Amino acid sequence: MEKRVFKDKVYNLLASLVKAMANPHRLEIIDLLGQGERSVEEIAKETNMSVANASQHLQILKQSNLVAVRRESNFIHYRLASVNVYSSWKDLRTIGMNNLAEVDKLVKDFRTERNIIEPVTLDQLKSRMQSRNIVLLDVRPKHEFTAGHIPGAINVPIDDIAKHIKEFKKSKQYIAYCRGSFCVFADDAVNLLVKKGFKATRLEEGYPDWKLKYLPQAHN
Amino acid sequence: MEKRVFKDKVYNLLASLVKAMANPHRLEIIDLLGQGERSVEEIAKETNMSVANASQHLQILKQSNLVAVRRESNFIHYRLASVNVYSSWKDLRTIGMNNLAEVDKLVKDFRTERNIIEPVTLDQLKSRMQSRNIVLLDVRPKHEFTAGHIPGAINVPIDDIAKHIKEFKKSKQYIAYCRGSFCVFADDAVNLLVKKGFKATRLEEGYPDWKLKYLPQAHN
DNA sequence: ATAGTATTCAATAACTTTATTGAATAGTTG
DNA sequence: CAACTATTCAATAAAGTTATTGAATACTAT
Repeated sequence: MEKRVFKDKVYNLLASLVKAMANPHRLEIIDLLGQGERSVEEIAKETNMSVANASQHLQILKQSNLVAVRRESNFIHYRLASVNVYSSWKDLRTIGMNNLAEVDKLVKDFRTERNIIEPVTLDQLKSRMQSRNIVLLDVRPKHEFTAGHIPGAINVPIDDIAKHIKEFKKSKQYIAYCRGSFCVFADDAVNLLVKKGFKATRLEEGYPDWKLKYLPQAHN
Repeated sequence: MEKRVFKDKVYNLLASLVKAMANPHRLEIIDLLGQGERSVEEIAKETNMSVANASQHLQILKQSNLVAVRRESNFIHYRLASVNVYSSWKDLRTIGMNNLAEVDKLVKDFRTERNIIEPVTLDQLKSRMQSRNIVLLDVRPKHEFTAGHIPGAINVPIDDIAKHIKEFKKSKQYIAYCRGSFCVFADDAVNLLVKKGFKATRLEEGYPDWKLKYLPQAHN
């Protein structure tokens, strides 16, 4: 095969892969599936899409082998095809935060509205956790916590926080985390706690990022 | 700002970044700029595009802050805006090679035609280089070699190999590398050497990949 | 078999992306 | 300042992507 024909074919194939990711809904789906597998209906609901539309986007992701499927009775469960997919998404997210001033501003403004001043990064978390004073809060739904969480975290789902507010202590420093940088459960949790007079901030990243960094053997 | 509005904006911005990469020509440009900066004309020539078309694609990359520019007299030199850009491209390339059977087959077939049986990976290179018997060949143009190369490599540009064929030794094992996985200089070099009866294969990756892996401090 | 459910498919209209062309711009050199 | 060069811009037609709608599939449970 001639050199130029080869290159054209390779770059076309790889561009088709990148195109499969190049859509806001599909990025949100990838981000969500970083949590674990989900049915089409769940995906549609979480991302505020119609089922038909979500299904169409899932077909596109499937065609490029970015996601894999499993059937269980009527339900079809989608999952990321490999950790590489999440790690690419993480990389693209990082470029976005670093190179696109608009993204940085948008995220900062959104968090400022919610009284989040200095998010803790994953890199800083380990040393912070040495202190007896720190409480790591996983504010995701219970079943996501059960499926996997950062060691040492306690689970208080965002919808239950108000109920449990009496159990929180003013002397502690709370760090909340959830699904990822763009998941707002942690932002809402911090906002509530700070308004009630507790010391709280969020983790910059979410559980899938922790998993990617510290459990790299988990190939799914 | 409302939660859903925030998410829509974030994912839209990030999708616009991914869209900027989602084109075969633009991926080829990113791959090429992994070598170092290039003028529009050079980029157009290397990628077999018209200058106007290359310029248009460069504008798109620039709008998303994937590339940066420097003017020098009449010439405008483009370069990658950060190492993150190359590392994202590397990640996407990896997904492509792993998840898209077509890419894998295309690359394998192309190399088989050129007598390349078992490419050496970057991970394997270090231990191989211990042997006195291995010669690492950088077959890129001289000025690219001068700008940076893998330690221990000798530079024999692909166009000069035939001239220097008498200096090669049948007793040695040659490993050729060039700009990257899809650069064909190394493939052509190996093909020539094997046909002349020498022991040769290529490095799977290229210089930018080596640099990313072993000189991560080089932030440009 | 029948009814029911989750998902996918097909058709369509609105919108976006692309390569090509030729003109316009912004710098340089004589 | 005039001629030149590298690059960018603008307009256009062709091709690709998107959300929506309603129908079709494929499996389950009765």
